[in-house]
Amino acid sequence: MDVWREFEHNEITHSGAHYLMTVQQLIEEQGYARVSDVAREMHITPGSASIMIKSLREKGYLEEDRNRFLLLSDEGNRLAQSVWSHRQILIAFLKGVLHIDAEQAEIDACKIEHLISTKTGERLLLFLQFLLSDDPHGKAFLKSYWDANVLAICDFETCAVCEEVGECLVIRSESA
Amino acid sequence: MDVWREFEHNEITHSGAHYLMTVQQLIEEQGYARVSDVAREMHITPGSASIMIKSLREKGYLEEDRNRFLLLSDEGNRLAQSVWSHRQILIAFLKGVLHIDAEQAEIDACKIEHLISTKTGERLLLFLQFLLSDDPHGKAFLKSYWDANVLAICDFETCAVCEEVGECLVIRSESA
DNA sequence: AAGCCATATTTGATAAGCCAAACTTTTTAT
DNA sequence: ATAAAAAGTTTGGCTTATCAAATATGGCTT
Repeated sequence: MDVWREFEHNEITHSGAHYLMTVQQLIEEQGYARVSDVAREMHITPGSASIMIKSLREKGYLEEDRNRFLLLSDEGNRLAQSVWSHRQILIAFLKGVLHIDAEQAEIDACKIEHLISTKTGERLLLFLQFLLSDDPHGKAFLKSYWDANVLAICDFETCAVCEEVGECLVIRSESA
Repeated sequence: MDVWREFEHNEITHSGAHYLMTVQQLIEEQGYARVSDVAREMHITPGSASIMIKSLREKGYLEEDRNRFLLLSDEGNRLAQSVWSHRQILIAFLKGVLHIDAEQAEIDACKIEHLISTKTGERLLLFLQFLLSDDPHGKAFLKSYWDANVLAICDFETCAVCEEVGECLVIRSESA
């Protein structure tokens, strides 16, 4: 009951998810992440970052080594990966199927990436994979759907969005 | 830039959206809505309801008549309608296409209904309508997609979910 | 060793949205 | 007309997440 209050029981907040993803991304890109790196990257003050990172540490999502370099715990890594994964899948669906423009697709995806359930993320991935698979029903359906609704018609051999979506899905299913 | 902070500029909060929808629903069902009716319906204290409703009034989403009965403004009605509409479309997609179970579909939909853009809502509706239209590509695609992923196969003539989704979409497009 | 600079933390403020409990106003019933 | 019940508001407290500004801490340079 009271479905509308389920949002209070989310695994992670919007803000928290972005801290974890930023730490993960910084470590990947430059090999390390400190409080101030995260603050700079996210455009928040070091004070805010310090407080939020302390709270994430207390929740077990990350640690600091003796030199104050941040490290995601297994749980932190899993969460960051899951949210990032959901974002990519959502963007692929919004852009590649619904033909939402890139900017809006990113905004919508970013708002809901941490809110959809694991099941929904999984199923959406399967759905997109099938749509772009060799099975002819997917492409036939998309073509007639776009045609019926006067959305841009994609030539699957040359369309940049389709290619991008396809690549994204390949990456996703490898790390999923 | 800073897509991750776009959530601060949402038209309405999760909480606000549910207050407006509750007022709309109460007026529809019992002809009127007072502060205490809303509180009872949403399972929050009258004090909380009083404060939130004052704030919604200050934002122009609703008014009170001389007898303290609540009335949605045009803007309030539009917003409540839009969020409700998004919820129905999302549930239809999650249940009817991805085969997410009813309970999870409602939770997911409730969390994101107020966050997706108008464009995304519109396009998702078009997508579902086409999928369930007379065009044979939609059903052929769904059938082979479900088959490929060992999801329950629907017989479109007798499947309750499909019927439910179909009915919902008819209602949606009439009031959209 | 002294001082400077980068980095990190703490403090006090704000905003949303909830609660409990106290208080006020209005309605209803005797 | 008065008392009781219902409805509504106010107050003080809590949490999350931000900010600005003040305050540590730690390392490098001269």
